[in-house]
Amino acid sequence: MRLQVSELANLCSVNKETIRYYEKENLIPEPSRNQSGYRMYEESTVKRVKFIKRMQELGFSLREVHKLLGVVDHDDVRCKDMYDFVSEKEKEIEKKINDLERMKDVLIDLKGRCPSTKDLHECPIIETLIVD
Amino acid sequence: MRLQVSELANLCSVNKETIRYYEKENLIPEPSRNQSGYRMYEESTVKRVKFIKRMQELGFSLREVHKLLGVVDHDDVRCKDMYDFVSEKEKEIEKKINDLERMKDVLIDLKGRCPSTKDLHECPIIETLIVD
DNA sequence: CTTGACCCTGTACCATGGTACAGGGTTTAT
DNA sequence: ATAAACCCTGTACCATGGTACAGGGTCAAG
Repeated sequence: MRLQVSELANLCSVNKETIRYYEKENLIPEPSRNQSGYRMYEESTVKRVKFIKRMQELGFSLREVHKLLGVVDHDDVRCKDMYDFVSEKEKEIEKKINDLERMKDVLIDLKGRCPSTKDLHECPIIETLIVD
Repeated sequence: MRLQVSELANLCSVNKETIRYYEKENLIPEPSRNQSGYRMYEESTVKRVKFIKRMQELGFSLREVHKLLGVVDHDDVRCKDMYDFVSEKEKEIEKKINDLERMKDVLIDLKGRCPSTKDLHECPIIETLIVD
């Protein structure tokens, strides 16, 4: 069972222009077309689009996601220097997890101080993330 | 000891236009001026700008950082609904940390498969993040 | 007393990641 | 056989978060 562009877009919670945009940017493969020239997608594209969206939310740019998808697509060009690329990203993620943990603790602290304006204002937000 | 705009920018690794931009967007308070009308910043602004940059890298928009800074600025308007705002953000961060952990594991797996093209191509990237 | 390195305001421009038509064809339901 | 609901391509436009002048003032060093 193949999907038309609107069906795909709905399943991925993006709109159809975004699907076309991803195609133009080579983030998803060119789909086959039916007799009328309509794009017909494989079901696997749903997961691929969701993956792209989530990676973006995690802080990867579309260019970076494209690079990483080189592995999925068995593309030797994009797989070149993959080790270095991945090592770099891994380090960034590590640091990010660390800071997000700290930020989470601040937010929990902050919540505990609400709604008392007085307590709230004493919450050390900046200091938790930035040290001298 | 007060800082001129370029000094502040250098200490924060941003450029001076960004500082002016943040001022326009009310992310940093209007600095005092010297006799020539030059902006003179308190040293505490360094940490504030660094905080803004890092929060952005962690996935917060400047509007969200602005809201959060309401606590630091003792601003009752921005502190309204702070509990709900923070609860929402906390949930997002939680999910993000989770997915980043998973992504980190994928990247480590991926690294271990390099440079063998054959092994590399078998790495399940999308599946680790997106389930049916 | 001028050259270089600062600063000012204002406005234009840029990249990223979309979003929204316009102008036209197809397909299904009535 | 015609309206509604799809699809197509192409191009314009949008928000966010800056970045880069232009045109002009200030100040310290030689």
